[in-house]
Amino acid sequence: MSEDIKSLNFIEHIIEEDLANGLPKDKLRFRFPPEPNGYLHIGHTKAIGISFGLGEKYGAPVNLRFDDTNPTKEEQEYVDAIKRDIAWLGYKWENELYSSDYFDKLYDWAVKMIKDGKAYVDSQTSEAMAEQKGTPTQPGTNSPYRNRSIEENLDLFNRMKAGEFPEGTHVLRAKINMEDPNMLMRDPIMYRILYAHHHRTGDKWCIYPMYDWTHGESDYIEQISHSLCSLEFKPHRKLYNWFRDNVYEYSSDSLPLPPKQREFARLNLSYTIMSKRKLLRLVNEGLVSGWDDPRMPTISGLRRRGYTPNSIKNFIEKVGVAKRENIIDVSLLEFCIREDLNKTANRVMAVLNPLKVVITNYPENKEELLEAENNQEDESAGFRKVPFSREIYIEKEDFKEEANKKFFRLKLGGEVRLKNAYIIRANSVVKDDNGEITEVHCTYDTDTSKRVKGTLHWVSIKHAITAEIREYDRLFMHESPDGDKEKDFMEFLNPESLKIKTGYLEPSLSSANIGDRFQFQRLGYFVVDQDSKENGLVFNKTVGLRDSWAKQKPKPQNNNQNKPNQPPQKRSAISVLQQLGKKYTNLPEEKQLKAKAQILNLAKEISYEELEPLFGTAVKKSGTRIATMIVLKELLKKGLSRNDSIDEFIAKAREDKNQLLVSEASEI
RNA sequence: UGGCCUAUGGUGUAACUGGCAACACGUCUGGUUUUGGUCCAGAAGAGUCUAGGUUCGAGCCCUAGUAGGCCAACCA
Repeated sequence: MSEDIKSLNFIEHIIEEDLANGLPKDKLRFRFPPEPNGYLHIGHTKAIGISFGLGEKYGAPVNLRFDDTNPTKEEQEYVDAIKRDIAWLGYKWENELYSSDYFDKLYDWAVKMIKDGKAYVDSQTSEAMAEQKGTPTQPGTNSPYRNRSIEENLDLFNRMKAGEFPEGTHVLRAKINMEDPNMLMRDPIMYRILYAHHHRTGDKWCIYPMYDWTHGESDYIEQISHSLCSLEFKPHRKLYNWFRDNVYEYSSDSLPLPPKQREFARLNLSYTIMSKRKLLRLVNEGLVSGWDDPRMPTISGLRRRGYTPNSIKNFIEKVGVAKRENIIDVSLLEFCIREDLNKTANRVMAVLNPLKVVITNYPENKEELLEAENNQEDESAGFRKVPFSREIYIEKEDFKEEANKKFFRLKLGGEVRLKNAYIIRANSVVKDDNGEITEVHCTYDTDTSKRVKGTLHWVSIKHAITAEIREYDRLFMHESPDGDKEKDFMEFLNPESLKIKTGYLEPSLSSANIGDRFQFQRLGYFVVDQDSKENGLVFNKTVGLRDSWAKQKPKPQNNNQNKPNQPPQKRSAISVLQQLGKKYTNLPEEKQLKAKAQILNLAKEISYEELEPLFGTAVKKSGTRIATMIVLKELLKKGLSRNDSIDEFIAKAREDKNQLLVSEASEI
């Protein structure tokens, strides 16, 4: 067994600690509690991965519980979609549960709390209650109904349930503390009247419990050991515990385990949004084709885009779990899907931007079937045949009449290899009236053993099949579209997030089925979309291949974020000095001597003007100060005259705690 | 004019109190290659927000400050 000491995240540390403190392992139990009011997105995947991942790690059950306490927003469609997505990711839940299953139990507990004087019916307007609630900086004030008699509260609550009052007339509130600095503790509402049809309980209820009351007690009923949620619920923890501890008094015999809530930072992805409300707006306003539009960050969108469950799970694994706000770069997600597809997707040839090539020395009616390897990363993938003929398509970008030698594709007079086929040489071009190249005339050579720099993909025109190709770009042009408080996220929509074109594909693709994934060689990964018809394939581009050629091309452009990365050779002496100083005090003696020698050497190239700013180095950074001191000594030796700054620097160094620094300074 | 949370390379996450702060993505070099992909080798980039304190020794503990986030829905 390998003893790989994989570092734990903070939640795993908590669990390990609980286990060490006597919590039996078989009491571990987790849950994923979505509200069925929208589709799951990549952000939820983190929560799913954490709870289900913990379940797998500890062999503990994980419930799927729908927090369905607001019938005005929740629908069966969402329940179905959520189940489909979690199952697709490959997770298995122990029980499919609903908070609405607990409405009776919750009601009984609420009655008990009224009887114990811990809850009361308030009959004010929501405005009045909001006013009494205070603000984060000001305490609230008590409701005039706060001290109703238990009998009256019981009677009113009962009649609320019986449907005797219109919506908004009464609520049940917990009696806690209107002056608590945590606003959630200021007599939170437990029940409100709602005449709405519930997707599960139908019209049985007209009072519905609120989140805080329901959620924690659902955890308790299910005997969840660790209730994990995102950071914004941190302030709710105090209330979670208050409800839990009160109810525990009623039921500790049958429900011995009080759950505990812990919070982690949610996932944010650059160039997209994670709010269900905002995603719903994109759907409703028709800016995307639906929740499963391949541009959407929803699980169903990613699935349709061609992402694999594996890639998404790996992504979540790499992203980690902590408590600070974060924005993960989409490039990490793209890395994960490339990594997965590179191993599994068969290679094929497709031309998306065709340029006709005529091979003039290839007989008019000749056709050949050439052998092509399906996937060099997977030996079991086998081979297939691709047809070759006199007229083929290559990509427009793969030909230039003239180009420098960094361009190792096809140019006039130059040779290039056709993938799986021959080597061709471009001899001439045919242009239309606008000067656009319409054909390239080449000759081919059957000696394929030659070394040529470039290899192009191609497709025989006569044999090609066409397909609709949908290429996607990021949906938003802003790194954090909903991070701008001034502007609406819709303003950042990328008008070019979808491009549709016709592709010419090798004929083997005619048998492709919906959901099949391929690598179009040199282009990227593509998946057959569900919109495909009997003889009309539709492909979605999942992600492009890494393209180091594309990176070279844009010359004057951006290269913004990346700091001016100095070429390693040209580093200035002063910066090398700083680097050496940085580590100086940490080095073992031997290496320290070596570093000192280097510093002495560098001193020859450093001017006083460069050095002086380093006098201001923080006290703490003694290494840099030592290095500075050493150079200073050299400069003084060479005749630099002393001034006030120098004297001050030396004096301060002599008083330092660091003996090394003191001794260097004393030598002056 | 409150409470709670957070602060480590460009990004994300590590680091049992102690050997030159690790890993991944990204970036850059070079090599291999019938994909400018993959793969292989290597490099740059962090004094752990700041200032103090405790300690022989602090990224980790303490204090103060700074910055960011969250909290006033009969939403979850």
